Amino acid sequence: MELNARKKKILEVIIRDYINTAEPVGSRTLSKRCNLGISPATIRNEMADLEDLGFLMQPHTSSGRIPTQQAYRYYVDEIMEIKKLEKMIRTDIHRGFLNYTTELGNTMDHTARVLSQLTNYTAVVLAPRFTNFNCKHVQIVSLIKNRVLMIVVTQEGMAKNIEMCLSQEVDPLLSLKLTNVLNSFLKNSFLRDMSSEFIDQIQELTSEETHLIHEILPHLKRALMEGESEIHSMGLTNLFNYPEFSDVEKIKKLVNIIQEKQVLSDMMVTNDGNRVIHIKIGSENDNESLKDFSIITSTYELEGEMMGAFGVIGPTRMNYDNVSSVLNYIRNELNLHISNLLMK
Amino acid sequence: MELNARKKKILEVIIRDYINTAEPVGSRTLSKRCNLGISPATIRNEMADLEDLGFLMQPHTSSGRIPTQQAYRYYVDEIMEIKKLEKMIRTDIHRGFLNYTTELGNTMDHTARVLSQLTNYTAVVLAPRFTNFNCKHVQIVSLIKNRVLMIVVTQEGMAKNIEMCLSQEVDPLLSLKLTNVLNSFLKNSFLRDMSSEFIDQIQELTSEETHLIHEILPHLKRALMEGESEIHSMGLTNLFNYPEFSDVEKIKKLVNIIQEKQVLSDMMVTNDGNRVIHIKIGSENDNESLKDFSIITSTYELEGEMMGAFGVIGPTRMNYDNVSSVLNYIRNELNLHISNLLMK
DNA sequence: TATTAGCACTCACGATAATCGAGTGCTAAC
DNA sequence: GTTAGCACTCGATTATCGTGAGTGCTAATA
Repeated sequence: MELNARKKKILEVIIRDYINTAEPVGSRTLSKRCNLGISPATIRNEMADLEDLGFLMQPHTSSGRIPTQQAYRYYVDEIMEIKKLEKMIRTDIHRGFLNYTTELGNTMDHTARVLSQLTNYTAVVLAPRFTNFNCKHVQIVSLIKNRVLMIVVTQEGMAKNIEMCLSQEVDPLLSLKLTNVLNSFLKNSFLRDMSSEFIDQIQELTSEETHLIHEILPHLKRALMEGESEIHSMGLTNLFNYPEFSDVEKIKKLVNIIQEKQVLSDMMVTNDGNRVIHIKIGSENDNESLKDFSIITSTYELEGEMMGAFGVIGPTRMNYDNVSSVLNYIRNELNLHISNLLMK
Repeated sequence: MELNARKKKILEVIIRDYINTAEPVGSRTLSKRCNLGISPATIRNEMADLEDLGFLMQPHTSSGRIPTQQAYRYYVDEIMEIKKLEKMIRTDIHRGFLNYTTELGNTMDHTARVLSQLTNYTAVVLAPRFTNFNCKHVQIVSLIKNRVLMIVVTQEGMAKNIEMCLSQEVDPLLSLKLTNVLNSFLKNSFLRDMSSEFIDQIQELTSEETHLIHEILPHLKRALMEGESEIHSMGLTNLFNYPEFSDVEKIKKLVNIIQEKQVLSDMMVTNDGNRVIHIKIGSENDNESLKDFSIITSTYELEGEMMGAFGVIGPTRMNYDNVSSVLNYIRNELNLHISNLLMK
C-alpha cells in the first residue's frame, strides 16, 4: 500500500497525537499541530480518504478519527525509525546491570523492572530455555527416603535442580552410581535431544539401576519442559493508568494473561523471520484474549544460540518508537551481561 | 461488650445478609428474613441502638445499615462457629493433594489454587522457611570460571540451591574441599544460627580456602533470607468480581499488595497468640494499604516446627465461616501431606 | 483541478431537573 | 415494650437541553 507524502505525513501526525493523548484527532487541531499550511477542510478530505483506505476510523459520526490497527502496522513498517537511546539513559541502564552479577534469576528480575520503568508498560522476561544448551554434567543427590535431587549443569554454567520421588530408597552410594551412569550418557549432549534408549545398551547395570534411570529420565524431561515457561513480569499496574484500561473487565483480562504463564511463554517465542524486534499489534496476536494489546518482544542469546525472550505488553496505542529503542538497547546489554556472567 | 439475645440475632442476620449481597440491609427486608416475629419498627429501634454501640453504620441517612469492622470482629469472636467441611468437599481436597507428590513447590501452587477456588478470594501461600530447620549437608558444585552452586539439604529432605560468584576460579578438587569444610561445620546446625566464626578455628585451611569460605557464607545467608519471602498466590482476579473492587484504584492497590512479596510475607507471619486460624479485619492489619481488606491465615508445620503460612485475602465483607472451615481443613491436609513427603 | 470558506448537521458529554422508592426517625396508640 | 402511621431524606435513574468539537457537502477561489 502506497500513500503520497502528504497523506503519510497526516497519518503520522494523527498516530503520534493519538498515542500521546488517547483522544480522537480532529481536522482543526491537526491543522494547527502539523504546519503543512493546509486548511482543516483539505485535511478533512485527506482524512476521509485515509478512512476509506482503512487507516482511520471514527468512534462515532461526529468525532475525530483514531488510527486502526492497519495504521499502526503501516506506521511501524513504513514510518517510524528506531532511534538510539539518549546517552544518559544508556549509561543508566548499563550501570544498573552491573549490580546484578550473581545470578541469572536476579538478572531477569532486574531486566523486567528496567523495561517496565523505561516504557511505562508491563514487562515480561522469559527465563533461559535449558533445552537449547549442552549438558556439562548432572548429579544425583539423595535427599531422604526415596526422594532425590538431580542437578543439571550446562556447558555455559547454568544450573537447574529437579526434585523427584523414586520407587525406592536411594543411598549415597547408589546415587553416586546413578550420577556416573547418567553423566556418561548425558554429558555433552543437547538437552533437547535427550532420549532414554541408551540405557538398555549398558551391560553392567543391575536391573534395579536400569529401572531407576528409567524413572529419572521422564522427570528430567518434564522439569526441563516446565522450566521453559518460567517467567518474570513487572509493572502490571502501569497499564491500569491508561484510559483504555479504566474498565475492570479489560483489567481482568490483562491480569489473567500475565498469570497464564504458558500462553505468555508461547506468545513470546513465536518469532517472525529474523528481525531483532518483533511487533505484534492487536489481532495479529494468535491468542484471542490478546487482541486488545500490542506486544513487542526481542530475544537474548548466548554465542548465537537463543536463550530466552523479553518484551513489553501495552495498549495497541503504544509508543512503538520508544519501546523499540529500549528493547534494542536492553537486548545488547543483556547479551553482553549474560556472556560476561556465563562464559569462560 | 455484651449484647442481649435479640440484638445479637439481629446483628448476625445483618452481617450474614450483607456478606452475601453487599447491599445495605433495611428493617423491612430484615423483618422478613429473620422470623423473629417482630415488626420493622422494633427492628429499627434495635438497629439504632446497635449503631450507637458502634456495630452498624449508614452509608447515608436514608439507607439501610452495613456492619462496621467492630461488628465483624464481634461476629468472628462471639457468633460464628467453624463448621466441618462437607464430606464431599473434604474427599475432593484430599484426593487433589495426592496428585502433587513430587515437589514442595508444586504442593504450594496446588494449595493456593485449591484455596482460591474454594473460597473465591485470593489465596497466598508462603513457601517453607528454611531457617527453621536443621542442615543435613551442603555441597559445592563448580559451574564455570568463578561461579559455583551451593546446595543445602535439610534433615527433612528440603533442598535449595544458591548460585554465587566468587573471587577466583573453583576447580572440582577445590569445590570438594570446600564442601567438606562447610559440611563439617554446618551439618546438624540450625540454619538460622549459622555463624562464620568457626572458620578461623580450623588450622589445616590454606588462606585461599579460608578466604573463599568467608565469601560463601554471606551469600548463603542472603539467599536463605530472600527465600523467606517466596510466595505463591492464586485467584487474584477472583476479587475483581466483588462490587467493592469495581474501582480501578482499589484494584491497583490490591495488585500492588500481592506483588509486594515482602509485605505479604511479613503480614502472613505475624501470629496472634496460639490460635490456629488468624483473622485480621480491615485496619487490624498493620499495613496501611491493607485496611480495606480482611486476611485470614494459618500455618503449616513439620514435627511441631512452623514451616510456613497460607491464607486468603478478601474484602472485609468476607465469608468468615466458610474461609475458616476451609483453612482449618487445608491446614490438616497440608501438614499430613508434607510430613508424608518429607519425613522418614 | 486542487484548495478552501461557509454552513447545516451530528452526537457525546455535562449540567439540571423530575421522579421514584427503599429506608429512616418520630409520635401516638395499643 | 411494641407497632402502625406518616412525613422526610437522599441516592439512583431517567429525561431534557445546551454546548462544542467535529463532520460532510457545496460553491467559490487560486
